[in-house]
Amino acid sequence: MDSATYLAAAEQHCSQQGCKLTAVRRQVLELVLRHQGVVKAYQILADLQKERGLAAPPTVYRALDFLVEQGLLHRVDALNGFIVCRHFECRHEGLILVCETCGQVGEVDAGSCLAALRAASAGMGFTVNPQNLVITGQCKECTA
Amino acid sequence: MDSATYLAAAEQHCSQQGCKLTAVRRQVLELVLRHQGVVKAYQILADLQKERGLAAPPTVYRALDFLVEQGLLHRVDALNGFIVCRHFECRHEGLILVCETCGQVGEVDAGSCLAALRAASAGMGFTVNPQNLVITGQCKECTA
DNA sequence: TTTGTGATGTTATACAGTAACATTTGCGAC
DNA sequence: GTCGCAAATGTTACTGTATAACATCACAAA
Repeated sequence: MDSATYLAAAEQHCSQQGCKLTAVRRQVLELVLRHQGVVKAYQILADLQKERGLAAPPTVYRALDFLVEQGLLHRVDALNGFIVCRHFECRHEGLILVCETCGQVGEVDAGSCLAALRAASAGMGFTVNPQNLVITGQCKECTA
Repeated sequence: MDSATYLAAAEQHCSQQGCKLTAVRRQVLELVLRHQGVVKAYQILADLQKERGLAAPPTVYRALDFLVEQGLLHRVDALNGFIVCRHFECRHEGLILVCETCGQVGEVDAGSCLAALRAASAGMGFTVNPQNLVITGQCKECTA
């Protein structure tokens, strides 16, 4: 799926949720798309300033928060960064793997494992936040 | 295990690893122990300043980094905080659950599930960082 | 005693995130 | 149209988190 298609799908997704992918939000999403892997808020801020001259942190954070809420982005706590979610429609059960060293992103289907984890956690009265199932470690290149 | 016992065990653990639980490091560990659940670096900094008058961020961060390296603490990325690891000897396979709202900490034995996750990730050439298996979500009280 | 190494102190600064309030924009009611 | 509301965005200033870079200290081996 190329960026244009993705953005169109994202726009449709938002309106289905009863909210709008406004110009700023769309632009921020585009900027995140342009990078591979993890991007930082202040990187996006710098990019945004190049494109539209002025922009302050709240502008970027508001857009990022919105996009995360809509499931279009994931936050990667370990890196204070954000990555694009390429299948926001399907409430995916795949785990996202992020390399702490290079920021490269992979994804592994771990539905059954996750179900077990959720069950175990639920037994302790604990609800796992499905948005936060981003696991960090080292990718092949960075391990070597 | 009370704090004194824990600290003694921690000291022994460090010397077995060929490094030292110095005064500052020990004091920081004590301060973390005194809180339940997650503590922030700047909270520890404030505590430390109360006890010894002067201390700057690097002092605290260096001690915390050391303690995390030694497996005595876990970092909780989602909260920019730290929690005590009470069984640093056994390379535990338990998942640590942290409530994003109140900082309460639980633990669930998820060895089999984790093994599956590691196997799946390894298939993609990705090494999961065992120190980072801290999952965030909502605890029973905060869900209600 | 010298010298090297690891730990700590110190200053300054970079990076991350948010509070609070002003302003604009889109849109339905009238 | 224009009034008034609500949502989004702009703006300023600040708080919180973390680290770079360099100085100093303490201790042990040569």
